[in-house]
Amino acid sequence: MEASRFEKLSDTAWRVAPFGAMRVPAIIYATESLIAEMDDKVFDQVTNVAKLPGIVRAAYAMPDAHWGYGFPIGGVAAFDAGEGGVVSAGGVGFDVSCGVRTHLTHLTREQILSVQQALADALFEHVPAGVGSEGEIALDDAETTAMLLGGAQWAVERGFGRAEDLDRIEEKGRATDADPAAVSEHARQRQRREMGTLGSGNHYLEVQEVAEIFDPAVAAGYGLIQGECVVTIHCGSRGLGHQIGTEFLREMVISAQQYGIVLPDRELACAPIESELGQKYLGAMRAAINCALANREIIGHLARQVFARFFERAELPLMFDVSHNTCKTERHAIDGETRPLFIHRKGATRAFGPGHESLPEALRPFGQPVLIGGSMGAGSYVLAGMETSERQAFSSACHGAGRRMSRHAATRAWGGRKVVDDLRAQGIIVKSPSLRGVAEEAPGAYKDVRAVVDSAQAAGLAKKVAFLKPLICVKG
DNA sequence: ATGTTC
Repeated sequence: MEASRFEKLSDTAWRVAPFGAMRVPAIIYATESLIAEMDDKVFDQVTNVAKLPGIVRAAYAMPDAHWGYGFPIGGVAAFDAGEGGVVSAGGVGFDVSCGVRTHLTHLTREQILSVQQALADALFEHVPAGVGSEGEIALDDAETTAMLLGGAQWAVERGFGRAEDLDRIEEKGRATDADPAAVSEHARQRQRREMGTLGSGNHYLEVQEVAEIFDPAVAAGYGLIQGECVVTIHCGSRGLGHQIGTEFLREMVISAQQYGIVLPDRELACAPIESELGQKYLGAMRAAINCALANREIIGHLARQVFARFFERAELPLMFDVSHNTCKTERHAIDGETRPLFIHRKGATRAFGPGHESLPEALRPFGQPVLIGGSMGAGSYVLAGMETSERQAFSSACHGAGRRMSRHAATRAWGGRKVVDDLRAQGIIVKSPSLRGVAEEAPGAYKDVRAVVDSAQAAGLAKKVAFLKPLICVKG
């Protein structure tokens, strides 16, 4: 789309003044060339979000923004419950609490390369991946409830992880105020055999080399050492989160009129935070957050089991685990007054700056790790939250490279086999149950991740710490 | 994202 549709605030910040039913401005943080590459739908979606009741300050789009369901992916919006603010199922997304975690290995690139193929095969064999993938863990109804309440803490109690991991997960591995009773029987059933599975789409488990350091002090604080390798896991709440999203979206469409909400787009279905439906959704969504946190904890455990076969002394401590599809209650300053707000981040990462009280002590001086999942070929980045992000976008940053091409277009442009072969020629081993899935995820289907993170840094959302180059990718 | 079109 044309950047001229926006008022330029800086090279990486653009604004749309309220027009029509917009209650607040829309702001996009990206360079002119990234904006030029985006679909016009991003403009429509971010300005539609600005029309929702109770929205505060502005509707935001991150530099990786692209067309999503209702809200853009790469969207941030905050709502005030006391001013009729809403919660939107489409504003969280179907894959509730999809997120990324990175484990350190303190193994060198050479050590990984010495077993690269066998390690890739073993990870692929041990970590279930793909549509409908099922694991060894089967939950009965009581255990499902315990999991929905306990999140990663539940996983650790059941032996699928370590107690010291919890400090390195948002909210110490457990969302409070989850309401398992708000999760339907159908959603529970779908999750019965899906704990500890990657799923499909852009989800993956990668072994990555720390290939470049941008901020030595912060990298050292995070435990990232150039030439060593990390394990990064990207996945979410699987069938359970999807089912919750589907059911509440339907209910929110039906009830909108009753709550006096005029929807600028049916996909923006929402309910007042203070309504019965809004509270029920928040309870179910928090239960789905716990499902995703437990799921990633279990997958981390599975990765540790595989690494132990190859490297007896490898520990795989957790560096950080952060979700990028959530609605969270956080306190932020509005007009000089700190208020609790409901922050929707859809394909956007929380990015608290140095000193934030919610960060574990070991990370607090450096700011929150912001884990940016790039494509299989271009690699990923670790960023650090900056204090400036608080006033830019309620302490949020991008979450990935962002698609520049639809899945369908990608399958027309590339064959999965060729993508695997091309990556192999670059030293990257890809293992996937689906060649079509690999084609959809071809590196060329994504924006230039470097341009995205450079935009995020220039806009004051988060700063670059390290670049991670994949060596092994288990793709869902 | 998704028992990939309830």
